[in-house]
Amino acid sequence: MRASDRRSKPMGRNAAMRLKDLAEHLGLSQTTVSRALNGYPEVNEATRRRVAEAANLLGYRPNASALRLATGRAGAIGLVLRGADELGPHMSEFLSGVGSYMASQEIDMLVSTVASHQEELAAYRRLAASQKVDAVILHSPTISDERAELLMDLKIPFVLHGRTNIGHPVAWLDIDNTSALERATSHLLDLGHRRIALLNGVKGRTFAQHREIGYRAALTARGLTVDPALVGNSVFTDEIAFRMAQAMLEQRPRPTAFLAGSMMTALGVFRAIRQAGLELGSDVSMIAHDDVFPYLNADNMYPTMSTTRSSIRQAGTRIAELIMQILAGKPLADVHELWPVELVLRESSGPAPKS
Amino acid sequence: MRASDRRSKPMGRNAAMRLKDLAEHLGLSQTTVSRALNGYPEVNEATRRRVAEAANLLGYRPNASALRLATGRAGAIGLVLRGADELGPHMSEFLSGVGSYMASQEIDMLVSTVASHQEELAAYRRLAASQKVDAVILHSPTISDERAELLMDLKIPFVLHGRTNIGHPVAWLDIDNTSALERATSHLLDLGHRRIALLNGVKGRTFAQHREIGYRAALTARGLTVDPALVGNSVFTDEIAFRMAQAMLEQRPRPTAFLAGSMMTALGVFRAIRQAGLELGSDVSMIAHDDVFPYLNADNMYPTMSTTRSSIRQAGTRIAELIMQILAGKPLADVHELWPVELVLRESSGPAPKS
DNA sequence: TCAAAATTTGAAATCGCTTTGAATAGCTTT
DNA sequence: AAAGCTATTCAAAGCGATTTCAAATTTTGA
Repeated sequence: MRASDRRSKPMGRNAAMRLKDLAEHLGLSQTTVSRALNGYPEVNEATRRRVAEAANLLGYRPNASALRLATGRAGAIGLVLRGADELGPHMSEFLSGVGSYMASQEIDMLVSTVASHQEELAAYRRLAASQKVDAVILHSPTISDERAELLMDLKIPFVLHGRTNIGHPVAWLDIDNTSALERATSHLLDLGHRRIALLNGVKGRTFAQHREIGYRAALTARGLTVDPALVGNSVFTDEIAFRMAQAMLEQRPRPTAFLAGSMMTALGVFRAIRQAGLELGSDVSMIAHDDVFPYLNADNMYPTMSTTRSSIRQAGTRIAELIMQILAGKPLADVHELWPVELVLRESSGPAPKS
Repeated sequence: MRASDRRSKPMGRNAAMRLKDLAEHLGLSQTTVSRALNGYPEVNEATRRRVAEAANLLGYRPNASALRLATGRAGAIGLVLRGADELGPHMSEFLSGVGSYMASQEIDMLVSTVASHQEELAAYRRLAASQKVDAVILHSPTISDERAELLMDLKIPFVLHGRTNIGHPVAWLDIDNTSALERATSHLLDLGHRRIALLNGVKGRTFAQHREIGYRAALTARGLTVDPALVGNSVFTDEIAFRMAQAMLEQRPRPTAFLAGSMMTALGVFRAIRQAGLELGSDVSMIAHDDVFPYLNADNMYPTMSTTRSSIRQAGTRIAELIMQILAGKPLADVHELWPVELVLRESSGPAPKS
């Protein structure tokens, strides 16, 4: 054992192979080995093959911290999730979409959870100061999102899942919530419904605003006005949806159709309808927004559920791609994607009952 | 601007403050500043205060990569999730449990997603070779889990969420699935049910085996035998559960009770029961396992759902604590926790119908 | 054939932190 | 007053990679 083989931290359990070890093993300098592995042109092809082979055989991989320190790139993107409303079932789908692309790029996902808005801001400051990530993904923005402003200040690149209105250009990907709700509402109007309830997301979120705009647009296009008693804003849980739907169904004349903000919401509304002794699809109609969960299929509900559908997993994958483009230097102003939303009609939306 | 202030990477967007900058600002050496911030005893109290104040004011945080390189600790734990069956709604709950503790310890969660078993093994090898994490959490193990063996070989500490049987001591936290199913089954038997169906998890997973053991134990204790046609194994989605339950309900005599492996499974079974024109709670009973989701409450279903309940989020938090204990040197053999499972009886489980 | 150019390699500096070993200053103690 | 402690501080050597700059070797061209 040569002196250079000795480690300064002898207790270290993981004696992973270092560049130095590999270089000595090959009788080459670290410089050459590093270059060979990183595809620099100035290294002999034969040498490169020899190095690649040895590295592969010995299972060498550069120490992530050293690499990051040397290159200044963190090789990771951050996701800060507010426990309360963001860590629902959508999130695991979204994560898996992001992850599937990031894995192919050898980029890590650094996930932190926070309990409040203040904690979330603090989390971003920490990420920035300790330089743990190259970029972050921001979710369910508010109309003028403070987090987005902060990230601009901190100079952390980010892609927004949704839209916001701040003074700078921002990269974003969003689904066309306005058009989705306008079409869904119009369809219900075509079926003769006149009292249509909207179970929307939390007030202040851009997507909720966009949905309401679409809803209003469809109604006013027919000369109808919005009844505030038929519009609810909240997080998407079955329980809250149940309560809101229950209260709305007690009104006279009662609503004959519901627009549910998520599949969880739909389950709650469904329960309220049944509990009121009504039948979904005939007495009351419903169109729900579906983020497409593999374990909860609108097509397999009973009755089958009409939906406005958009795969949140695909959005995740695409956002991951966009992040990489931004890190590669693409101007923020060029990164805007508005995805159309499918309207899938099934049994839960039928003609309005004769009153 | 002094020479030492110049950066070698002038394009770097994030000009975060370095230890050196802070030291110069204070007129101290890096050594002293580092010690002051890390709570070493050999630094004057007045100096420490001065340093702490300046660091706080200027928002200094050590560069994560440099710190990790210098200390050899990654400051992160890994979670490798197989997209297919692991990234369901339980996972976001579990994550949020782990995250809430890890945040308090300033430890990051490194999440990767993989598509197959082989990819998962490769992911662990990568994590080990590049030393990105100090430990990992392993999920839904099989009876003799290859991943656990690999992690032992790679010398990556880990805590198992579940149990497995390999040649080494392993740290684990699990819920008492056997006892949970034994009690649930016994309760149904007490209510007069004799044909009780079990919708279990994928064959090969330890938890599924444990559940089956509990189920069998309860039946044999009454001198009953297990009808294989009433036992199904699969991932927990509403659709598969629907199909299995539907098939089972076509048998004569039909099952009068179901044990559902998850809330998603319960939704599928529920649909099958209703579609068969039967009533949950009178014609057919059901007890489902509930991981406790904030957005899907058994107490708010209609009828309310009897469950075997155990908070997967709490399990996550506790596993995070256990990981820290292991990293602090606690012997693996001392880290075993078997959590009891609550049996919560509600409306979905009633007396067996007179045949 | 020999200088110039191109190719290929390596030594050493660097990234930003922790930590070892040495140095300084201020008090005790004899 | 000299010697011995303590309490503080600092310079410099790592950690394991990349990258600059220089050196060695081979190839080319006149």
